[in-house]
Amino acid sequence: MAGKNCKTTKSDRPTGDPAAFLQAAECLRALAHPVRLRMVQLLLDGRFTVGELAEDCQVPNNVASEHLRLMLRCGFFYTEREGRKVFYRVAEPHLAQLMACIEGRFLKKSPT
Amino acid sequence: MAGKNCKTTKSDRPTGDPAAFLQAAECLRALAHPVRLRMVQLLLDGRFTVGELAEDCQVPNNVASEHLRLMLRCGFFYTEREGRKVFYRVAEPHLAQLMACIEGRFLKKSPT
DNA sequence: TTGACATGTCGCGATGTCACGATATATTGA
DNA sequence: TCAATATATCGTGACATCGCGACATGTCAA
Repeated sequence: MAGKNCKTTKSDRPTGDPAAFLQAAECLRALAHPVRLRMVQLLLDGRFTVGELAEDCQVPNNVASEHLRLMLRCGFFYTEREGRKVFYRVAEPHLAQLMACIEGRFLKKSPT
Repeated sequence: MAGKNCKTTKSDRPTGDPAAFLQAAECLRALAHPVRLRMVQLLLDGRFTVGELAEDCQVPNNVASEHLRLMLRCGFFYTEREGRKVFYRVAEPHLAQLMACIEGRFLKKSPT
């Protein structure tokens, strides 16, 4: 009804575009899985095939393929076919920075 | 170029502690929701009550409370009760850096 | 062509997430 | 005490995710 007595004018708050938050949340969901995090970490270091990633993550090949497909659709990676093999590579440049944040918080290297 | 045997010692690859990846994935899942992302963004800017956050995010109070509880359990926030109200505040210092990464990629501010 | 290999896709069942309404708890003031 | 406010929790149903086996597609070599 009458004027809202909001203590804060809302314009001093940070950005609030709902669509952008939705998109950001979708990409975070694509990252929010231990196998997918590991795949991102590996791929930031080079290129790997489905089979190599599957072996490192200790999951069947089709499971690895499904995880990779999910991230492909978010634009994280692109693929290069070479013969029977398909190499995955990082396409989203911001992935490195984001992964660095995550590694800094959770995956600190042990100083042997 | 070669030098890349598929059966390398694996020690040249990045860190690979499975438990750490699991924990990181759990925290990312806690972030991977548009309402929760918005709440984090607001709380990085100050302290807010459940009702204030619920109004800004346009969700019922109990829904807001459930989202906050989820993030509380990840250690993202702590609470301060003042009378009937409960203020939420950021407890995890790495949240700011992580949110900055996400904002840099998805929530670019429009130039004023 | 056939067969082996690498990857991709489908359907299913188990589990998890989500928002909602109803209800419970906690605090303040009359 | 009772009522109002602010927050928290519970039960439920709709929907998504996950891992799996089975199968399909694509590639190469004999």
